[in-house]
Amino acid sequence: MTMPSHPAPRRGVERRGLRDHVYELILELLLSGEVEPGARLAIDTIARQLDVSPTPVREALVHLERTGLVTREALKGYRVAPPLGSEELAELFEARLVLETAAARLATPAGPDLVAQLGEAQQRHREAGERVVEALDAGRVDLALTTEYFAADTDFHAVVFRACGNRYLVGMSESLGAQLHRMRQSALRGVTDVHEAVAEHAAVADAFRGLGELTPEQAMERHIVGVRTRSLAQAGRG
Amino acid sequence: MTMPSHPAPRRGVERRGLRDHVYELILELLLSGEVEPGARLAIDTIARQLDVSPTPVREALVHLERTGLVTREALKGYRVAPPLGSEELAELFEARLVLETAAARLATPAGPDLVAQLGEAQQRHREAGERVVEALDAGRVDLALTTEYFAADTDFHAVVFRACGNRYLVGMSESLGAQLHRMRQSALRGVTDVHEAVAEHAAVADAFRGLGELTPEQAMERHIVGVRTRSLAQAGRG
DNA sequence: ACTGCGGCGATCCTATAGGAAAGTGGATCG
DNA sequence: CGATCCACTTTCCTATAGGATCGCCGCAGT
Repeated sequence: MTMPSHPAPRRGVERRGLRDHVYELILELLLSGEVEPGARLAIDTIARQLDVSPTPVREALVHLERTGLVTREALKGYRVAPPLGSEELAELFEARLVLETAAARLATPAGPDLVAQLGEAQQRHREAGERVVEALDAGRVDLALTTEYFAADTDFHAVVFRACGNRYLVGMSESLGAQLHRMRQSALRGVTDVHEAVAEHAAVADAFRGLGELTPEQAMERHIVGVRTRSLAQAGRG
Repeated sequence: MTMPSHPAPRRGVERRGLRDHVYELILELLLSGEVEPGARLAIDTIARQLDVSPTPVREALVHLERTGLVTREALKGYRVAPPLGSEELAELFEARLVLETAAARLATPAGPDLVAQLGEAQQRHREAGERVVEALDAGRVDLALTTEYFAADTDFHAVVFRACGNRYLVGMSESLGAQLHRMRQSALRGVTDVHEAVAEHAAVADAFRGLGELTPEQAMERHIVGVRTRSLAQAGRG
């Protein structure tokens, strides 16, 4: 039953840092929402599916364990993390409020680069939002468009974080970003606050340009609070 | 040269969750400062030293990689993370200021439990500080006392974080804690601000009790700013 | 009929072996 | 004498095999 004949010509992945590649694949699998929370993540199974040995899979899972996307029970294996409860949701928004306002405050005053990048990110977010609304008016919920919209939103906030010049805050933001993405999976049936979100992003961008009466921190605070309010309201209706 | 006769009676560790045990051992090794930054962390060398196979060592290193305590270069191996530069130091204090003030704000108003725990933590910190000063006056720098003092300080802040009721902020604090510990290793030659730190902790505790004119957030802000100022001044003198 | 228990399958966990890439030293040629 | 090339060593990286553990199903006993 030993078949050592195969020299394993690496057909699944092309010989470029296996562990990181496996990590990205599993991460993509998790973020795509194709696996339900609580589902088992068998090491050997994944290894066979990706045509690699269990070792890099194991390392990738260890990596993912620290992100909170998967949970590990000793001698029982890995599982997809359970969905966020109401308490975790509230804490997530609270933490995000702290980080985002701090990043906006530290990125003030904005230089020309930040203004430019913010404008581009805002425009992409607005256009993606228009396409989502357009599809929504046509009666269909396009998953690809929704994903693109969320990505544009994430990019907008990432611009602010990069501009704040603090690598630790950036890291924390990315750490929360995974949880945020997980939350969005739960309420992916449709985006209902495109108009408000786009308007609030515009307010943030304007504040960074020196327009309006609000500081960037205040504008960002209103945005995050608005997102929280609308999300909780939608969750309550669901 | 192969000695497979031994059934490997697990002499180094006693058969209880190898990977986590290895992780704690390496973490302790790193935090103890016995290894210099930039030093190589050879996988099989560590495996032989701990009398385990390379696999759990590898997993522990992956775990540590996400904490920022070790760095990995593809196909080159792991190394102890280089010491924090001045920019990283400034960003670390900035991030800590954000987190600590937010935690203090969220923990306000304080319940009886928080007041009690804070009082105990403050007392331990003060006593540890007194012992450090006492030893310092005697002309010796006791490493154990200094470590205990730092641990008491960390505990004091951990009380506030646990009381803020936000698991994500707690996680971020712990993440920064590793970097903070690393920074303290660099300036471990002596603690010079015991008096100020104890006084500021007392001010924070008093603010949580409703005494004084400052809010807990303001008191915590003054404390962190004070720590930053004194640390940078000491680094400048060094 | 219900509960305790022992075998069985699946999976995780650890160990060992072999192939590949990077660093190092010496030898050779200009 | 210096630079370059080559071979060697070390180490990482991946693959495979074996031991240990957990959950489950059937069975006996009360």
